[in-house]
Amino acid sequence: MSIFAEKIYKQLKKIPKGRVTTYGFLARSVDSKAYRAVGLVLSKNPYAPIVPCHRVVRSDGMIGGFMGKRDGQAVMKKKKMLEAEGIVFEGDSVKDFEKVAIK
DNA sequence: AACCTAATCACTA
DNA sequence: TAGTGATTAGGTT
Repeated sequence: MSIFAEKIYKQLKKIPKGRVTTYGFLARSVDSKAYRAVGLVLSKNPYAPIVPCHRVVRSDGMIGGFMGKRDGQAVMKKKKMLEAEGIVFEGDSVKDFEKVAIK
């Protein structure tokens, strides 16, 4: 862990229910262009329940999941969770992404 | 201690 | 519109 990750989590915890953010935003928010690092850190997610890593999506609004390949199951679950929070999905992307996304 | 991998984003042709 | 490069952190060997 590092300050980088801590900031990410801090920012992530600030995300209200029914709202999402992007890896890019988090990365820019803390450092500059550690986009990957954000996802990396989230994947480890030491703050399991407090850090809603499912509220983090790609800059396009797509869920993302894993790079290139889609794990599928985990992503789908996240999708469900998001939907439960009021976020509407359109396929693998967030509907009204620009409205719910914090950027 | 070093190397390899990984949830992305942005820029250029 | 498509393709490639850049950058950081974490885990493993």
